[in-house]
Amino acid sequence: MSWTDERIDTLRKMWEGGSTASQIAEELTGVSRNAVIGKAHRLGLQSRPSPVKPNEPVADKPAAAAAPIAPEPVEPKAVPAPKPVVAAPVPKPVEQAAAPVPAPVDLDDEDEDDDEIDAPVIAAPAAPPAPIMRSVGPGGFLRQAPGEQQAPITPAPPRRLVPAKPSPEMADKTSLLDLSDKVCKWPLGHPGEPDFHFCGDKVNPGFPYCVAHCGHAYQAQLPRRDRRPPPPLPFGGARGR
DNA sequence: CCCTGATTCGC
DNA sequence: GCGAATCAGG
Repeated sequence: MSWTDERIDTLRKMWEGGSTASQIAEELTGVSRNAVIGKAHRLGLQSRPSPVKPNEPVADKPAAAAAPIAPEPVEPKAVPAPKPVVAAPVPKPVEQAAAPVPAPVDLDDEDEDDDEIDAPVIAAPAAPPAPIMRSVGPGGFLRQAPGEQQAPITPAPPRRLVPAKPSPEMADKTSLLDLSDKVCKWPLGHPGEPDFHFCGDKVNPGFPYCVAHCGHAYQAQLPRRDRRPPPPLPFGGARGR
C-alpha cells in the first residue's frame, strides 16, 4: 500500500486525535505500526507524549529553594555546607557525532555574513512559580505547607449540582453523565467531537440499547459466504468541521 | 512479556 | 520516502 492523500489524512486525524500508532495501523490496513510512526514523523507530526522521553535538562534553575524537601529537624549530624548547585552541565557521554548544543550566543564565525536575519526571538520562558516548601510525611505523602491550608471542599452546596452543558446544542442531548440503565447507550458521533452524545431513548428492556439500536448491535450470524466484507470506514470522513 | 513512541539505516 | 529493526520507558 502507498500513502495516498486519503490515507495520510486518516493518519493525521487519528494521530492528532490521540490514537496510538497501532490503532492507526490497524485502521489503515496494509501498513505496520512502524510504518505509521515513521510516516507521522516524516509528516512532522512529531509531538505527542511518548513513553520514552528522555527528560531534557532544563538549563539551570539552581538557587531558588534548592531544598524543597525539609528533612526532620532532628539529627543535626555533620551538615556539610550544602553543595552549591553548580550548573555542572554533565554532558552525558553521547555516542555518535556529538551535536553540540548551541552555546548561549552565536559565535561570530569567520566568514559568516552576519546578515542580521531577524531571528524569531524566542521569548524567555516565564519563570515557573516558586516551588512550595513541603515536608514529607512518613508514608511519603506531602505535608501541606503553611499558608496552603484551605477549606477541603465546599461545605454543603446550596443547590443540587447539575452537570454543565457546554452549549445549548447539547442541552437536549444525552451525555455520558446522563447514561443510566434506562436509556439507550448507543453512541452518536465520535468521542472528542463537540456533538458527541448518546441515543438516550428508552432501552429495550434487558439490553443497553433501544429497540432500534439493538437491531444494529445484535445481528444473526450469516453463513460466511453470504457475508459482505464491511467497507473500510473512513475515519472521520464526510463529517464537516 | 505486553504495550508505547523514537530512531536508525538499508533500501 | 519508506518501513523493519532496534531501542527504551511504562
